[in-house]
Parts: sequence; structure tokens; C-alpha cells
Amino acid sequence: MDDARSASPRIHGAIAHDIGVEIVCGLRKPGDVFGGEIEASEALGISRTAYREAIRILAAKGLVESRPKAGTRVTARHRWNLLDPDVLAWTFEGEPNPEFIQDLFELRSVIEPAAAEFAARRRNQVHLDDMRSALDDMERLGLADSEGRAADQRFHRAILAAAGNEALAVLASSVGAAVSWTTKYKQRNRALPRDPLPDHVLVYEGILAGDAAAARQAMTQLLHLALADMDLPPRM
Amino acid sequence: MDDARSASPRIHGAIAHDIGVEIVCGLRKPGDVFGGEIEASEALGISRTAYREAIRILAAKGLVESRPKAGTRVTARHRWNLLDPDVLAWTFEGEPNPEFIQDLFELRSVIEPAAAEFAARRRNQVHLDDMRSALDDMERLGLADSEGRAADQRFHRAILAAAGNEALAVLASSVGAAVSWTTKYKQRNRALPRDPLPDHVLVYEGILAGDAAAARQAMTQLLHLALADMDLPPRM
DNA sequence: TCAGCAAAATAACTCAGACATAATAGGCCA
DNA sequence: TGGCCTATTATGTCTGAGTTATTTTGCTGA
Repeated sequence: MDDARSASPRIHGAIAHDIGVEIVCGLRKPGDVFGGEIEASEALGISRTAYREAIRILAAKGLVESRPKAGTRVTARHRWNLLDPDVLAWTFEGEPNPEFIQDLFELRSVIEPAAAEFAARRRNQVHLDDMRSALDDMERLGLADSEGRAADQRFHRAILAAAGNEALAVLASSVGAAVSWTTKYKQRNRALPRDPLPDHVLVYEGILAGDAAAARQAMTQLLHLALADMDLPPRM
Repeated sequence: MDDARSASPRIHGAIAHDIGVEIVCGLRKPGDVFGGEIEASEALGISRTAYREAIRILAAKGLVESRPKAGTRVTARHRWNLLDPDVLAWTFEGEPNPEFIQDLFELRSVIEPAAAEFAARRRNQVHLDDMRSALDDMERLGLADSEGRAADQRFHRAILAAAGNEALAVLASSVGAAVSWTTKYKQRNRALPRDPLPDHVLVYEGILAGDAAAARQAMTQLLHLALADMDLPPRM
């Protein structure tokens, strides 16, 4: 009937997805209690097994908490793993809170310049080759093309690899994906205020030269450009 | 017998914990396949239900992946949610990779100065009062005392609250907790190279004055001090 | 009236066994 | 050799029963 589901998620995954979206979208608020397993599961038309596994997934991401007798309820928002890839994706399926989007952009503006700085210090030839290659593809294809945007992401991934910090890499990867949801969401129907390629090249040159300060500065500049593409009101 | 478990984890939680620790400690390597559910569950002396729910938890954190016929296997490390609070805690139960610890310190040295900077711009009186109060407790109790260290954490939490960035806050909270595991792990049996309180006061004064650059600088200084307490070899 | 304790109620939790589904492996045929 | 088709197998799903832990209720006694 209403199978707006994606490829082939098993039932528990699909239910976890659905309830997860309901939570992050605010349809279910912190403190809200789920009906008992039997009622809730048969309300969804699934078995208790599948329902329970879905709840386990949500609990693993800090979205719900279940205790005997007390029942299962949505946890306080500060307990949520907001940067979990799934939670992030679910958040951007609905219409995410503008303030949260700002938070993510801000977080990226903290992470990526630092990554560029580290990359300038620790890059090796392979990293530089990857960046150069991605840059060439970007120039050849342009950012209007989807492959061109893939090249853009390759460029950023190469920088993260060069930064040599695993924790930073997984974090930036999640945040970067979320931010790209946003830009895709807005369909980038108008031209960018300025060609972004020169800024990318500046970042690359800074890293190539091993100039940490220059790389950081160039990356900051690049992100400001991306931010200008959004119509988010500037924060203080 | 071997009940090093915390409060009252249900079976599935306990098993998820145990297997999770085995994975992050490298006892089970990426690509390793788990035996079939029936064998694995009865090897652990539990039912298939509980075993499956444990696997669901691990899958939600990106540590394992299971597909029909192919079986359940440990995923590649770059897929792991390294910053998930549980994964972080499990990592620090074993003897974590020194490089990863360095990564976390480095990540904190990226996040917290930025948080201090934002806090200097956005703090209100309540935030300032919280910081001041925490600072007073720290002075009164000292960092040798456990309550004194709790005050230290309150200080940092107040800064994060003042920074007004939810994503930054949850992230810093996880990383900060992990870093504190490390320092507790080392039992801080020797005196700090310098009294950390003056540095804390400098951070506070920067935020109080609304001087973003000063707050950032002071926080960076503070973290360098904490880093010096560890015996990690300095990176380039 | 209230503090403390015991019993009942209720929800999640665990177990066992069966069947369904899907992806792989291997054989079969052209 | 190449592609298709079947058999295998592990995960996925369902059902129903029984267990456990926590909250709530209600009782008792001070």
C-alpha cells in the first residue's frame, strides 16, 4: 500500500526509520510514552519481535529509553546522538529546525579549517594527487553536474585523509553529508555568488605549500562562500 | 564471577557491550564473520532473541552489518560511529590505541577553543554565574578531589551552554567524557606541571569581557596544559 | 497523619520453535 | 566458457508462553 520505503530495508529497519523520523521531527516529544509492545506492534501491523528490534535501534542512538513497568519513552533531546549518521539523515527528511542547520554549518566551519590546517602539515604525495585529480574533475565538469559535486566531495575527503585524524574524519564526513542534504534540498536553482573553484584551488595550494595558516584561511573563505549560497541569516 | 557490569543491563545490553568491546579492542577484526545465530547464541548461553537484539544495537552503531545468507560481520573501521558515547566508552575499557587518544585530544583542541569563542559572543548572565560558581568550587576543592573535577566539568559544560550550538555541545560532551576516562585511567599520580586554575580564570575573564580572541587563546592554553599532563609524544 | 513495608499489577524482557525470505554457491545446460 | 536455474543457508519474521524488575497500591503501625 503505502510503501514509500527505499530499497529493501527489513521491517525492523523500516519501522526504526519511521519512528525515528517522527521523533526528530517533533511529532513525538521527549517524555512521550509508547503504548505497550503488543498494542504498538499490532497497531503497526508487525510482530513484537520486529517492533522490539526497531526500538533497540532507536535506543542505541539515544532517542528512546525503555524500562520494565515504566514503558518506553522518548528521551530528552540532549541525550540524542544528534551527529549519528542515521539521526542526521532522518532529521533532514523532514524540515529541520533552521537553528540546527546553522549549528551544523557553524560546526563545519570549525572542523574543516582545522582539517585543512592539519592536512597542510601532514599531507603526502598520494593525498596531493587525489586533491589535484578531484580539482581537475571539478573544473572539467562544473558544480552544476552531479559528478562534479561528487568530485567536490572527493576533494574534501582527500583533505580529511591528509589531516590524519580519524575522529575528525568520521565527524566531518557525517556533518558534510548533512550539509549536502541541505544544499540538495534547496535545489541550487540560482547561480552561486561567485565561482567556487578559485577558492578550492587556494586551499589546495596552501596544503601543497605546507602553509597551515594559509590553508586554514582559504578553507574558511570557501565555507563562507558556501554559507552565502544559503539564505540563513548571519549570526552574531 | 566476572560481573564487572555497571548497574542493571539487561541481557541484550550486556552482550552488546561485551561484543562491542571485543570489536573496538581489535579482538574481532573488520571482515570477521560471526557464526550463525543459533550457534552464536547458544555458545553465549542465551536465546536467539537476546542475541539478535544485541546485534541490532551494534549494527545501529555501525560496528557490524548483517545480511541474509552472507552472515553477520564486523564492518570496516571507517564505518564505525567512533564518537558514539557507547563506542567511546567501550574503546576506553580496553587499552585504546595511543594514536586514537591523540586524535581525540586534537579534536578537543579544535572544538573547545571554538566553543569558548562562541561563548564570548553569546553568553548571558546565567552562563556567567554558572562558570563563576564552578570556578569557585574548583578553587575551594582543588582538582585532586573528585568533586573538584566535577566542578571542572561543570565549568566546561557552562561554556558549551553559552556557546549556543547544540551540535557542538553534544560532540564536546562525548569527547570530553572520553578524555576524562584517559586522565582517570592514568590515576593522575603526579602533580600537574602548573596550577590549572589561573588558566581557567583567564578563559572565564575572556568570556566575561566578550573578547572572543582572548577566550579562544586562553582555552587553547588550558588544553595545552592538560595535554602536557599526558605523556603523549607531541605531533608535528 | 505519615512513615515504612509488603503485595499486586504491569510493562519490558527472555525463551522456544516454526516458517518466510533473500542472497549466495554450485551445478546444469547451451 | 557463459549464463541461467536450483539448492543451500543464514538472517528475518511470527507466535505464544513464561520471567523479571519496577512502580504503584494498600496495608500496618507508630
